[in-house]
Amino acid sequence: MPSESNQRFPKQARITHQRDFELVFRSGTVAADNVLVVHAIRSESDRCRLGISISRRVGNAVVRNRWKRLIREAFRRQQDALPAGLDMIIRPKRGAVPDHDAIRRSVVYLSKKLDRRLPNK
RNA sequence: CCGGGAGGCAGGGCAAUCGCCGAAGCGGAGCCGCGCAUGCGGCUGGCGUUUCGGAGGAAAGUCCGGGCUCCAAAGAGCAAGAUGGUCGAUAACGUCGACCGGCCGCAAGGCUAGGGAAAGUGCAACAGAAAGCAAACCGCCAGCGGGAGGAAACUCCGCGGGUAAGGGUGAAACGGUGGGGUAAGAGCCCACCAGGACGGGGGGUGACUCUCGUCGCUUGGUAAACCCCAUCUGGAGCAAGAUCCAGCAGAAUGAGUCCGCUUAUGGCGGACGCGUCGUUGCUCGUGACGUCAACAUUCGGGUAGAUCGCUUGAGGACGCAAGCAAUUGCGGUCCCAGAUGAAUGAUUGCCCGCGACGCUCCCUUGGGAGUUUCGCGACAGAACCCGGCUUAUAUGCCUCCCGGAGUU
RNA sequence: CGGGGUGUAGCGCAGUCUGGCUAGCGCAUCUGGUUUGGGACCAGAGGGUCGUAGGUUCGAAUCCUAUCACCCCGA
Repeated sequence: MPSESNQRFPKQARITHQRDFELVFRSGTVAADNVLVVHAIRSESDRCRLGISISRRVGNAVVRNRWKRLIREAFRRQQDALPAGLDMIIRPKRGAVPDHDAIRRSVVYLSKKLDRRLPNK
């Protein structure tokens, strides 16, 4: 099992501080399709980090939890397919419905698009 | 069988793969301490692995009540607010239980902020004569004037009176019916009925209720209008609060005046003045702290962050006992989420429940049984913890009761 | 966690404190007039479960209770 892909999601892979969120929102690049909106900057390490931001307008707590879990799963299961070294904040597009397959496709597509746009270190 | 009423329970299941949070264990890694050393002990937002646990009946709304923590103190008064039949339950409540009164319903049952209006103040549009020290618009009544008409009876007009029985208005008009009485009338008097006050007796812990007597006493509504009465409430909240503290900025002390003591360019104490702070509506009482700056000396406070608070509790299920019940007592037994950009999940398959179209079989209309496919499976996510209340909720199930129809 | 506010015609608001007079005002809509036509202007009309449900009262947009939705603050 040396080549088994990494699907774990420890705390290092998350954005956990208010100031990091502010940094990404203020100085990050944005990409969006009709499902998700992604803000991103170059990370300080090679590891990708994920933050999820869901407004109260999206729905009640159950709906918001559903969004969070689907986005997290999409990130976790496809970590190796994503470009390295991005700090991303993902939030749902206004009016979108939470759909598993659509979110999976959207995460990969938008992160690659941002990787091309952001300058290399 | 039909219709209705009351209450309760459940809130999809299993498996596979990949994950998340917590606890405990093991392995290895790093660091620290001891030791000459093999090694031993301790620590860690770290790595791997194993086991165990991981959302709700409402976790929701945040409408009440507590625990807990802090506010120098929670002292007094005022203000403000809340509650409002009685008795009980409880840590407490605006909650719950039982009962009383009122209203609704054929009934089972349901609803009920339900203290005080003969303490005071206020309010009642329109209509109506009049809307609360009662009052005379029409009507009714006798009297006076003799003004008008008439043969007269009498009628009309005027005057000051009597009258709440009749009229119409209104949500509401100062008890109801009958009789007597009277000029006409009126609880003015009488009988019965309704209510009230007072007194006595029976029942009940009590709200209240039953009953007897006396008084003709009949005094309207509104307090979810002000108000009065009784009871209750200090405030803020786990982002409370405690501990360790980067950075940055800074703070404290020495030194207001007077007096006293003294180990004497200093130190200590007291008084006065001034200023600041403080219980979070106001006042009072009782307090705490400081005494310009420059300069010197010394360091505290505490932000980011981290840790604790943080889950064993008015706890759960069970049994026995007390009580109509809410609930309580005793016994052994169980440990059952603790996250913090925030875990408790994602995907797939099978099963389960419900619905629809179709097919097959049974059969008297109509239903029942089986089955393929498709669709649906609610409301909703712990954030310090409890007790309630309220609201949302697919579907399924259970118990008791009432009315009607029917069978034996 | 705590505090505050709003809900009335298609839109924006008043009326709520102190219950009754007609639920009013502006814009918009419709009809008519004016104009060659349009705009503007003039005249008139329609349009309201006063967020919802109970209650108090003779009577409720207004008072009380509960509830729903939305918005804004503070720590």
